[in-house]
Amino acid sequence: MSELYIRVAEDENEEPMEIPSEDDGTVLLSSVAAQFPGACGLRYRNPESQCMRGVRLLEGVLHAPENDWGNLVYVVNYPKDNKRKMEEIDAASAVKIKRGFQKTSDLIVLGLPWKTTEQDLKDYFTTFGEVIMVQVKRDAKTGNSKGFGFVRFTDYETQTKVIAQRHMIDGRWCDCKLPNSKACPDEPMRSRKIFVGRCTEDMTTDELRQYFMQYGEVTDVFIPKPFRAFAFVTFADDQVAQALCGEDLIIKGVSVHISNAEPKHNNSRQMMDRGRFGVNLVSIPTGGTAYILRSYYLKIHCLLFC
DNA sequence: GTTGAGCGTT
Repeated sequence: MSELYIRVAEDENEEPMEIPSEDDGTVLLSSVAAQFPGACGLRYRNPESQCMRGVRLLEGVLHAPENDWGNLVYVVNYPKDNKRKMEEIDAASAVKIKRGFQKTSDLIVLGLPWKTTEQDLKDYFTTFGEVIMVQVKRDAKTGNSKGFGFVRFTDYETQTKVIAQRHMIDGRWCDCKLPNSKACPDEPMRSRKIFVGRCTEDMTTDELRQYFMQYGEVTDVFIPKPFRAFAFVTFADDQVAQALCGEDLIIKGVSVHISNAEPKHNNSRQMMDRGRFGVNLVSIPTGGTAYILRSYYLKIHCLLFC
């Protein structure tokens, strides 16, 4: 195998993009998906029959037809008829790519007055830049504010500016910091499975699969029943899983936190801790509802439902 | 109905 790159396009008569092949001459689906988010395979026009042919895909690895990619232009396959949806995903991944250089994360807002609402927070922080979401953490029973919340900005510069100063919100000085949960150092786990924390009950396995597909081939989605506010997503490629660790992703308007999935054993104490939350999770009232900018929400909504 | 450093139902 001498090819270093193969030519891939979204359509036969569109300008192709060069995608790198591996040392053994195969091409990773994740390499294709990196340029064409949501891609699930490749096809090409067989010069002899003039018919479209599929490229063999095994475990996320694309194999050259007859061991030679040749000089053909390969066309991206998308799941079902999701092309429209992929355009939306493109918009979403553009956000991610942008964040790739200087990624923003949720900031914890400490010292909020009890009376401060999510609308108040949004109004205040919008004066610094575009706000993706705000939350005020409340007691589940009483609905009282716990005096802290979270905010997420579109631009990293905004985040930097907000962290750098104190904030007078509704008559109290508040601080914005990177939350402790951000700590996700280089673990030697190399797991293909990620832990998705802070899930809401309305997230289905299909929706999670749809969402995470944009990052790479998803091999499994597991949501514990009864509802426990987290899920596991397994990728074909451990690099995809590892790359997502530490991220805060917004799914259906909710900020979920991605971390390494811990091995099944060794968590009996965690199970005990969780026990008290086992029931009464059926209805989550207004507390914890994220306020989402309309435009952003529509994009995400469309991404998941259209 | 109270409170004032913290960390988001692993």
